[in-house]
Amino acid sequence: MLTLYNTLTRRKEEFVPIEPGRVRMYVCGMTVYDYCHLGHARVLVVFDVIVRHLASLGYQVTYVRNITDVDDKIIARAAEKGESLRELTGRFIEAMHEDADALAVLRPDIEPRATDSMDDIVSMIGKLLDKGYAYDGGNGDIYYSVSKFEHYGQLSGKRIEDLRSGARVEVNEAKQDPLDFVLWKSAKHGEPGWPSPWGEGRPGWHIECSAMSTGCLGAHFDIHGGGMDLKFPHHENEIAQSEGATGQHFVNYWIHNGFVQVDEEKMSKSLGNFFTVREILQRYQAEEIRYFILTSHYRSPLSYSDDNLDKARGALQRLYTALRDSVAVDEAQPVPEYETRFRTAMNDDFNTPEALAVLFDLTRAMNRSRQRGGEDAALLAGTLKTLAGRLGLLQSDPELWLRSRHGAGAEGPSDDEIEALIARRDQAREDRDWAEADRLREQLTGLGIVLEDSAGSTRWRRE
RNA sequence: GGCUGGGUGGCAGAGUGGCUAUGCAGCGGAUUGCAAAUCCGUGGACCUCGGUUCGACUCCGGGCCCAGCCUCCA
Repeated sequence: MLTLYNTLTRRKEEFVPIEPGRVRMYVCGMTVYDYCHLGHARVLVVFDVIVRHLASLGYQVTYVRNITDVDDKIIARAAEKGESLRELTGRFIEAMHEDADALAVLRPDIEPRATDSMDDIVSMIGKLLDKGYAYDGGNGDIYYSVSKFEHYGQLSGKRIEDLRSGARVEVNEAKQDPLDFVLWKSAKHGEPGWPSPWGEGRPGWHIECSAMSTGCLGAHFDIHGGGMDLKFPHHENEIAQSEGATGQHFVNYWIHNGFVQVDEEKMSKSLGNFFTVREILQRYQAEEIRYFILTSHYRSPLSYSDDNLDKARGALQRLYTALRDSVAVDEAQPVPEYETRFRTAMNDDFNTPEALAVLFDLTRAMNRSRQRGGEDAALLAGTLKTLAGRLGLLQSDPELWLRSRHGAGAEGPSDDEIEALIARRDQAREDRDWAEADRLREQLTGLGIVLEDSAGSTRWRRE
């Protein structure tokens, strides 16, 4: 039985899909005006793992992750670069796909773009106007009237009175209430615009997601996810819009992932303390990043540091080393004991650290078995590969992985140069010239190569 | 000020009302020409003050501290 933490109720609940055997899930994706940073990577990986786990439980999952390809920042960036909106967003969508692919993130089933969803957006705003939830600000802008929606604040636990006294809201005389938010912004001169009954303009950020999710999954669906920072106001506003427009209950389960932190602070653009995925890929392998993300529970903070990435590397080395030394039975049915423990961990609100612990217990059992010449080492290796696969890990060839360079920007000797030095050392060892053999090994160590002598052969990997 | 979530061993990070997390690092041993890898063994923790309880790191309350949201943000 799958239980998950529902932000809406603030407790773990049993997951019951609306339609038996099917899951409809929507996640707020990126606003594409720059490269993905580690915070974006976390969302991609976390929900990818959730989708994989749901699929492993036998659910037929429809996963929608949107792309916001029009907003003020995008418009400003495009103007700055002298590019069209479509050119700029096209470039960064491609970059995002490259990063996601590198991180072994499976493509969502549907990836709607805001600019391709204008009909849905305009029609939803129209419904909100008809039903009295929205009003024309008199300047061509359409606003949502927060006080008209009686459940406003249910997701974030905020009350309208508290928000008013909080008073960090911009002053805008077109709004009837400072808490009201924009649904449609009229295009100022030179700004890109789309036609609507209220004139040329563009949608507000919140309405995009309401329209795209409802358009792809219907008025009522199972899971809606995104980063913690979207809980308020973005997701709160989505509920107000969608429920206002359709009159139906919007989403059953809300899932929010925690932040990536740097030095105890949220990694963010405004603080300037962010690292892009491609930047980190210069020094680390994508799988090391993915593993690092999964070492922490998705709702906990994840502290970024080279030290922690190094630890991820060490852990993966242990796993891949074990896999390398056993012949994995690829099509093996997982050993029930480990499969059950793994599934139980994942069923408990997607507890990936616990699931990883199962993988390490399994690895120890496998190494032990192999050392004793046990028959079940191959079966355990197959189990490891299968279970790790559900986390999107350990799918590379172990030998190649262990020998690969650490990141695209890494330097060092070529495989051929390494092999040549090892051949010389093997000769010295055969001649029992230990001094020469050790000298060559030290030379290789200096080049970042670790040797592993075994009966009759020498294996190597990059440290 | 209001609203979330959290404070666990050297580091990272799960979890449980009484019983080994796990990984990295440390220590002892096996193995090895020496290493590496691996295995065996081992030290080390639960912010603070009260309460509930036979028993609390785990439940409840106060305090202190940290992060986040209340403005664009994954």
